[in-house]
Amino acid sequence: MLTPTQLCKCLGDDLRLSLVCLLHGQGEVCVCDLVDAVSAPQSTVSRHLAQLRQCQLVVARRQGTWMHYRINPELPAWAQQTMANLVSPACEALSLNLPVPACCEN
Amino acid sequence: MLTPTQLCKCLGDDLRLSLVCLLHGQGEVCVCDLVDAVSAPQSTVSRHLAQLRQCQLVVARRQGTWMHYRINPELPAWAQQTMANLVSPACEALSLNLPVPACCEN
DNA sequence: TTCGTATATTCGGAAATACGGATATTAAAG
DNA sequence: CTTTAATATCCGTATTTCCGAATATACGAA
Repeated sequence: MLTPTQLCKCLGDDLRLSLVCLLHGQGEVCVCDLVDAVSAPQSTVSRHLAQLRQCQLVVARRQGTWMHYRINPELPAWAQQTMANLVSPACEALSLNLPVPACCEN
Repeated sequence: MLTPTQLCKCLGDDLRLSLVCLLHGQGEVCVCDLVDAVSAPQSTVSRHLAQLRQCQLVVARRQGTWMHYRINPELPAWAQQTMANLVSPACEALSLNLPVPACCEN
């Protein structure tokens, strides 16, 4: 089960926090769009997504070769509130420009 | 200035999160009481407190040889809310028993 | 000044984490 | 079956973080 320490550890990295912000802003995003949005190597993004998934912060849905990620809607309330609190200051601090242009509209 | 990533990094450690919870529960606590409460070596506690201080999460007040720490009351709202959200699940997850018995009543 | 208490800092090593190119896997299309 | 596109995993390396004993500092008392 997710602990507060684990949540903070997950969010305590610029790239992972960026991914969470992007997913929080748009319901569901596929990996290629996330790779574009954060302009980091694909393997790096995928590795961080795996970490977020392992902590249950995000869930994935496969559609053909695409994987669509979204924030896990079944997180405990304290975790959801924590993430909601952080998103807007984080978007500013990380200078993320939402929304991400979607490559795959399926 | 404090960024969301830095805040999360600070809170993403069992010992630091414990210290923050203890300080959040009682206005002001001296180092020796914190050392007792978390039962960790003094140098370790002091090092983590220095880190929290460097991120401005806590402030210190010297009284003779004692140092009294408290949560920085001037934190941005998003940071205060984040910490407030996490305190109660963190106390449970870390099994902290508040309040801490105070050794120095000055 | 000297001593004792409370706290901070230093230091070397251990452990955890991050990185990204290369490779593997999965699935759709031909 | 082969190819291609999207994504995941592997692996060696680099960086960061953590630890606690030892040492240093700050302060009050004698």
